[in-house]
Amino acid sequence: MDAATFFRALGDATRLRCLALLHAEGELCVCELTYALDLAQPKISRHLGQLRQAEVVEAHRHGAWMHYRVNPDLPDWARAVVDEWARAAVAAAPYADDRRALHGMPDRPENTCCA
Amino acid sequence: MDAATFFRALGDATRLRCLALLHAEGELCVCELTYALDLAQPKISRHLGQLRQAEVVEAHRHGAWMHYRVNPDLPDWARAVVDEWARAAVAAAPYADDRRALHGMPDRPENTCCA
DNA sequence: TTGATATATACGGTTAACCGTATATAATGC
DNA sequence: GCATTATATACGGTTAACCGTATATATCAA
Repeated sequence: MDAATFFRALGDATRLRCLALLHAEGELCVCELTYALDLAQPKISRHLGQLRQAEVVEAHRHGAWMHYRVNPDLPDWARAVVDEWARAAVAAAPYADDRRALHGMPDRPENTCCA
Repeated sequence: MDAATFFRALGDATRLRCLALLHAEGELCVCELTYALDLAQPKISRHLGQLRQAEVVEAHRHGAWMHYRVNPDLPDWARAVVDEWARAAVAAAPYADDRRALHGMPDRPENTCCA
């Protein structure tokens, strides 16, 4: 785990919004993140790809959906970094609003297919 | 304190080496960092400037020397991030070697003028 | 197979980040 | 004043990061 790569992956507002949502919700698919953040799907997908390449998150396919979650195998220090930041960010904008938007999403995949 | 800006500032190997040294030593001037990291002075100076602009470190002048240190007014979460990372990095390359190089530096400014 | 949905990638363009080298600024000491 | 040391910045160039739009891939359902 290269620290510079790890921190660089966290150095973007969109990626932090994704990460905050994944940290709070456990596991989400791309369409949920796209809906909650109200951003173009390719943008979300690209940023998730970067987080994944830096091994900040991991993904697995679940039918048509790709499920992302915070990498459970992060080294302790990196997990601590994410936790510390997330704890401070959880109540702040735009993260709280993103969670609110997610919870207001109609026909969430989890509700109609799986999990 | 914008988290993306903060993390982006940490997303570079040279800046992490500077930060690790400052974290371990408390306060250093540019020439000490330049010597310890064995890099060109303008490169160090530029990276310190970026860390400073992101408010990860702060600086004050001490005669001809600029002394840098980790910003003591970092928000708690950011301080925790730096501490957690530094604790894991302290024994690893290249940080341990940088400290060793610093301690082997002849005529360190602190020894000849101040502090 | 066809159509619909979910996701990833390719394309083209703009901006920002890095580098080395050279030079400017600032303080010190004579 | 001038010379020396310490630090910052300017210049020019290369690479990497971001964006929006369009399209490709993958899965499911019929």
